[in-house]
Amino acid sequence: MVRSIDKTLRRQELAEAVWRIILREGLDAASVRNVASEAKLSAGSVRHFFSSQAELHVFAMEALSDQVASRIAQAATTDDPRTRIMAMLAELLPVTDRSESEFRIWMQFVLHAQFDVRLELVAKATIDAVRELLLRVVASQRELGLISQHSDIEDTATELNALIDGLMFERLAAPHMISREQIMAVLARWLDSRYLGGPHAMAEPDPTVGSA
Amino acid sequence: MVRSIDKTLRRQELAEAVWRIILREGLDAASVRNVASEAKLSAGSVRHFFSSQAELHVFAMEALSDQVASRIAQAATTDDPRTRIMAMLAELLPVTDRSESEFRIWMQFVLHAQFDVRLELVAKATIDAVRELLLRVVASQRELGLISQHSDIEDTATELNALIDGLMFERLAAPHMISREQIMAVLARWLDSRYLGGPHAMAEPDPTVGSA
DNA sequence: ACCGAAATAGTACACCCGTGCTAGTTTGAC
DNA sequence: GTCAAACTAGCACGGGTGTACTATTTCGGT
Repeated sequence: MVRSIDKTLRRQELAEAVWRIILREGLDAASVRNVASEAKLSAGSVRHFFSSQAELHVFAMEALSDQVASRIAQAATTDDPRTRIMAMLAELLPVTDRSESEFRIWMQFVLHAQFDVRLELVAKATIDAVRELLLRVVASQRELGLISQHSDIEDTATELNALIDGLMFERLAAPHMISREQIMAVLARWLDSRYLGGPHAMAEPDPTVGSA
Repeated sequence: MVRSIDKTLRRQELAEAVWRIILREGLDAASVRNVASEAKLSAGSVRHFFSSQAELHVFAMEALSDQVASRIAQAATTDDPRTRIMAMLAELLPVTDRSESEFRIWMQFVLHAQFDVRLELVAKATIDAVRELLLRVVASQRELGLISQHSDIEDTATELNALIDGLMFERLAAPHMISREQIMAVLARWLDSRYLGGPHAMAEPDPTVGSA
């Protein structure tokens, strides 16, 4: 069955059509007819790949979550610990045209998840995954001695998570207030403030803890 | 004209009807007919107080912004500096049933502001006002010696703003992940870490760099 | 070449929408 | 009491919506 390959392909195409419409006009505008038109298909044809509008939206949200996740996994392969953490965190923030679009769409989905149980499930799973990721990042950084041994991992991860979500939200809701460069600067500054020996510890690593 | 008092009263009632619907079903559900029904009025009657749906939504958003602003002004009258700052920041976070509802509604408005120039104006004005408030708070705290003299006011306010927005967003999008108590705890912890000689510096003083 | 399944299009139905309009009702000033 | 203004209700129009349903076209396996 070669056709079944087409099927998943079409579903992906339709998901991307949903994304484009959300980006342009919001999720409310992602009606079956609009999505069909965006994907150059008929409304009846969309129904052939998704048995309901809700299913289409859930699929589009999951596909977006998967896409971001795969990019984080990509960033996690970086060798240098300091570069790696910044690369991973950068994937969690809208600092490029692409990721800014992705998070803009994601925000719409998350907000609608308040009123749709199925979307809520996707949101919860993704948010929990990010939380786990940050916990691992913080724990790993502490093991490397790049973060104080006295700071609680849970608390630190919670604060980092809030900071990241806040930067994302602000960049999307009030782009005039914070630039992409500032986002990374705030993040870097926060990391430095958590390092042993304060901001200068990076430039001149403490020899006693150094290569733990 | 006694009637004009009724007019503003009805407009406020309609705004609150919009709020209740947004809370329950989202902004999309805040149609003229639904709002009229929620306020126990006819759709034609709503048209008498608001010449269009857009005007109704804008008014409801402004009314919400005003309501939160007045509560912050109330909190600003607290005497003790440390109590005052926590009271004011608490008004910027969803830590009570009331404020959680308000921010839930607010978030819907802000997200829709991406596609509506008039809502965008309200959002921008409010967000800028919060930014100014935080700048004044940070500056005031530094004058009192409660925050390090070496930290940049702008940077510190930016980080605090992001932290607050992140905590708000997380509490609304993923209430299972962070409790109201945790929100205040994270905030207090952040403030402490910025204090001269605060708990953070006490727990692990660095003799080489210290409080340079 | 043929057949059947997959894919696509198109139509129809019942519903909700914003808004313009008109008619009726209330109410306060004189 | 009268009257005009404020208020309220209701209808009608054109349009968009989800979805069920029925053709029609496409195309790979045989």
